[in-house]
Amino acid sequence: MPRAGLDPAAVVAAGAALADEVGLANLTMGSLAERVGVRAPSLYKHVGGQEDLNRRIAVLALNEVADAVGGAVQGCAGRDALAAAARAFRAFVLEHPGRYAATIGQEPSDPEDPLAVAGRRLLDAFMAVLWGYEIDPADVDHALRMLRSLCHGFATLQVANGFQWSADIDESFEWLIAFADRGLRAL
Amino acid sequence: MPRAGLDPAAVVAAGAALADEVGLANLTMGSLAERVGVRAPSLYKHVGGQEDLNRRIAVLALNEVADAVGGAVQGCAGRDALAAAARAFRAFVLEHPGRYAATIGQEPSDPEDPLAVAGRRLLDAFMAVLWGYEIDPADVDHALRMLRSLCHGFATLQVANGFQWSADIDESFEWLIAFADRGLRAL
DNA sequence: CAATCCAGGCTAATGAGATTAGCTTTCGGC
DNA sequence: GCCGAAAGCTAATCTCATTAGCCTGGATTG
Repeated sequence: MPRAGLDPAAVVAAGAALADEVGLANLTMGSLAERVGVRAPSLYKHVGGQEDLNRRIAVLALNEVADAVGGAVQGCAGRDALAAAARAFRAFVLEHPGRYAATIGQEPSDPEDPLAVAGRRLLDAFMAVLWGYEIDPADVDHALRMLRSLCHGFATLQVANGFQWSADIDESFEWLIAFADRGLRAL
Repeated sequence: MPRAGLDPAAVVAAGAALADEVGLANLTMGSLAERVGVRAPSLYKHVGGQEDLNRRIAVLALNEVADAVGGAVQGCAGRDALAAAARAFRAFVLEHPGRYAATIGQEPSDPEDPLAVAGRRLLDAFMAVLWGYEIDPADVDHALRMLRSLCHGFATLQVANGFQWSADIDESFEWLIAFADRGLRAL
């Protein structure tokens, strides 16, 4: 029996990719095992189980989305930065719905939990957007939560097909960016 | 064997209550059956299965949250209506996290699907908030999506413990209401 | 170079949960 | 009081996750 050459990172990456394809709810140990070319029990040599796998996918996704948002913000400021960050975030969620879904409902145990670290990285990326606005330090946390709620809410609703009716969704998103920009500049 | 006197509505209501208590992911046919005093297979006389149960819980939740938001808005306008609607929405999600979670990822098949009808009721309730503002008809759909994204995003992030750090969450929510109000008045 | 060890695979078995099949019993309407 | 449908039940099946325990290839070491 030839070795498959797996390691935890490879299993998690394959799991994330599969979740994006078939939906997180349809990611089973069996299908993932088949994907990576082993039998299901072998996966347990690399990850602790489904819950652990889910958690690791969440960490991967948070780091990736933090990279995407952080990278998009580079070299921009103000409204440009806001627009770049928001678009990068939404694009990530639309392209990787499965792995992003894995982040929902995960609670970090302690502040050193990789999940907490990754979450902080994403917040830092959004924080960089706020630097481009003149915001009272007392408002920064609230503004950050507002931005995160807007982006998360919009993207997850869209992925879930929560926007039924007519108006163009991309247009709504651009409108929403403009709305947030005006509000932040007015602070 | 005495009849339990069940019907679909009773099963769905019990399922929603149990989901709120133990989390949607831990709602099993077995635990629900025990809760209502029958064996698991008997539930299939009332609902089509787990997927159908989930869907019906989602419809119930959407109708309830629409009632809550719609009721809260009664007799208010402008900022008061916005605040009442947003608070009612968040309060519902925090009190009924399980049944609200059931709404996520449900796609209505056709416009007559009860799910679509319930979704429209919720939108109508939010729409009532917008009437209190002077909004260009071309912006209404976008504003509606913005409001829904904000409320949904904030509430789901809070339920999932997605807000880690210091600042007070209730305070952030009030800040967010004020932010949205200023933005809507400026349109 | 050979003995050893262990990481990484495997098969088999267990156990939870959803679902189906088919039987039985209650209950409303005649 | 009789009948049929509705509402329960038990038993059986299927899919998955997970555990136990075996096996081996290839690096490590003497």
